[in-house]
Amino acid sequence: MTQPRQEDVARRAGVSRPLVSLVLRNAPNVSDESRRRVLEAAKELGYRPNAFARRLASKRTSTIGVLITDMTNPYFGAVYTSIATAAERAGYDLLVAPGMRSPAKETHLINTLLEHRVAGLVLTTPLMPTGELRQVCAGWPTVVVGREVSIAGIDVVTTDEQHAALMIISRLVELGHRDVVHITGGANRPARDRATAYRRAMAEFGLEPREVQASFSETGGQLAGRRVVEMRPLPTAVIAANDLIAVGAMGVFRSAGLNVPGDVSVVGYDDSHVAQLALVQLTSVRQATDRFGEAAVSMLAERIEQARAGNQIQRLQASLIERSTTGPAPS
Amino acid sequence: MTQPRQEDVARRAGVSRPLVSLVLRNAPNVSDESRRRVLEAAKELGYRPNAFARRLASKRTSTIGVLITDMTNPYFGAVYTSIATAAERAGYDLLVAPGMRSPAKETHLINTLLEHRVAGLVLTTPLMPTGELRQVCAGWPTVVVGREVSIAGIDVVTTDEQHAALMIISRLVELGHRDVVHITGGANRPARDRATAYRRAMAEFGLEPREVQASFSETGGQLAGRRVVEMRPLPTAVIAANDLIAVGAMGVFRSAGLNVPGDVSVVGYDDSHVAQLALVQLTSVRQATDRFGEAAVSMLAERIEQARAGNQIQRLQASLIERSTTGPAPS
DNA sequence: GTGAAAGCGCTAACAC
DNA sequence: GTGTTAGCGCTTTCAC
Repeated sequence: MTQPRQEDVARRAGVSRPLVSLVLRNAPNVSDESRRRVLEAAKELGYRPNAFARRLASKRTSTIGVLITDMTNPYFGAVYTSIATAAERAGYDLLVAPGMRSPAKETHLINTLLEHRVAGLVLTTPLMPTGELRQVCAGWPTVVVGREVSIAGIDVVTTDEQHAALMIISRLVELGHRDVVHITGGANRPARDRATAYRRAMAEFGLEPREVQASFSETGGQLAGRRVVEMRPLPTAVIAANDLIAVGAMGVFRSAGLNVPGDVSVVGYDDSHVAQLALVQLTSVRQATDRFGEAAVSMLAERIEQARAGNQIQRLQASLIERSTTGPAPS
Repeated sequence: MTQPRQEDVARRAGVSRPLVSLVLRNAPNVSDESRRRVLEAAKELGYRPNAFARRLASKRTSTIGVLITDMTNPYFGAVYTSIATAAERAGYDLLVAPGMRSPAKETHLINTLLEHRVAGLVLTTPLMPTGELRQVCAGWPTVVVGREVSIAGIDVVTTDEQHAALMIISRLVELGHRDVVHITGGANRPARDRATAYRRAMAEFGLEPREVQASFSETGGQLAGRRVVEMRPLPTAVIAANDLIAVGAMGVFRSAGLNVPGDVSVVGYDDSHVAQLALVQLTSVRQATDRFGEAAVSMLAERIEQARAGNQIQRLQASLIERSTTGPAPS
């Protein structure tokens, strides 16, 4: 099937080719009669503009390239939705490259976005090494979401982990807790940032930090939970690096005869679907994902439209959603 | 920042413009010396081909447009991953349009894909009306995933709901159940198909169907669960239209003093993350999402490359993942 | 093996 | 208001 072109529309409407272009772009100086005839002809022929020809001819590009690491993960889905909303409001189109949990392919995906001459990049790429990131985006307006990086020319929007840790711990202290253990999420950057924030916040309150390692999964949480159960003294509260870990640990606590939150309070992170289950009712940290997009797009727009240099970092405050896994410390 | 063009590369390498094109596309008849110099020059300049110019000039298009209704939903994430894998293996590029839970925008997204002159479409669009679907895809190779439609020129790959229902019910019958209630997922097409399949399968076993309506959410499951608890006689097994509904209903059963699976068995649908939680351990139906992509891409390729007409429908068999919410019927 | 010439379908100055 | 004239950056014959 071969698509009709502007020329075909022009012939059918009995006008010149560029006039068709004008009408289709809603240009001001066209007679109503011509406009009507062109639109009618276009409709009859099922004309659809060729996006490539259009982009090639009009040098202007108002498209932002977005890389989402793992669309299977609802957290990234939420981040994407936020970006898409903000971009639309700001008048940008989106070209989306969905990663497939494969960091190796992300460099290739970014290159593909760049070959499509996007005006700038918004990247969620928690795992890509900093050096590679710097290299592949060099010279292009770029915003990284959900990860701390300090690269000249790259902006960041992420969660204020320090604020989040202080928020959690001050609330736990308010509830009488003083022995709060952190189950970490391993060696990746976001997990390490959360652990650091935890340590600082504990110090702020004059409390002694204790950590247990886990991987970002329910099984990881179970393994870590067993280690926590064996700790002496038993902590009165546990902060997990994400909800899945929290759920895994909670299961172990309960089978060990511990009551949540009676004997031990549990705080998750992400406020995921799982946390919200009636069965789970997990107190959890909700990142301001719904504001990530706006922050990212506005910073990117500054770079694109005003050629701002340097690098900014916006740390957005998360909130604590209290459900039924946190309560007063046992006396 | 203005990107270097082939002409710049040619000048730097001391060759003609088209030669650069040949080298960059790995054409056979180029001397090693020229090739080396071109590649070197391209690298030094940081040359990146212009995807639009390339697509415009080479009429060939090996790009498939994919519409994913809701990337926030892990089910669609899995379907997407499957499509992406199959497309790569078949040598197709992907252009992805991520819907935002807004059926209204999907028509626009499909048009955008078509404006990019994709060779064909793979659509996951459970909610778009059939008439609109027919109209917007008219004349283009199209495969719809996860939904039964019968439109000339549109292929379908979906789950064999009849087989799934028979599989569940025969297993329940084997466990001694005869009174099996279905909690439906409302009026959308996939939910209705599941309900129909349930009714037929019950009839096949000479059993009396009973249905309760719910929406696709945990709350919906809770509401429906309350209705089930009031049923007399109390059913011994419940099949939910998805996992969330199942979890919601189960919570209600337990607070009503019913034991799962002692008093009532529960079967979910989707084998989602929630079903797999140690806390939940829900018996659930797993659709063959990992094979959806291959089926879709190969049917699409037949249409694109061999201009096959008519419309095929592939119904893939799901499997039953038995966990701890199903057991023998109470005696 | 390499270069010259034409054109993909559209937009954008400019003249009419 | 409308048509004319040039490209956008690349691929693709076809001679050399």
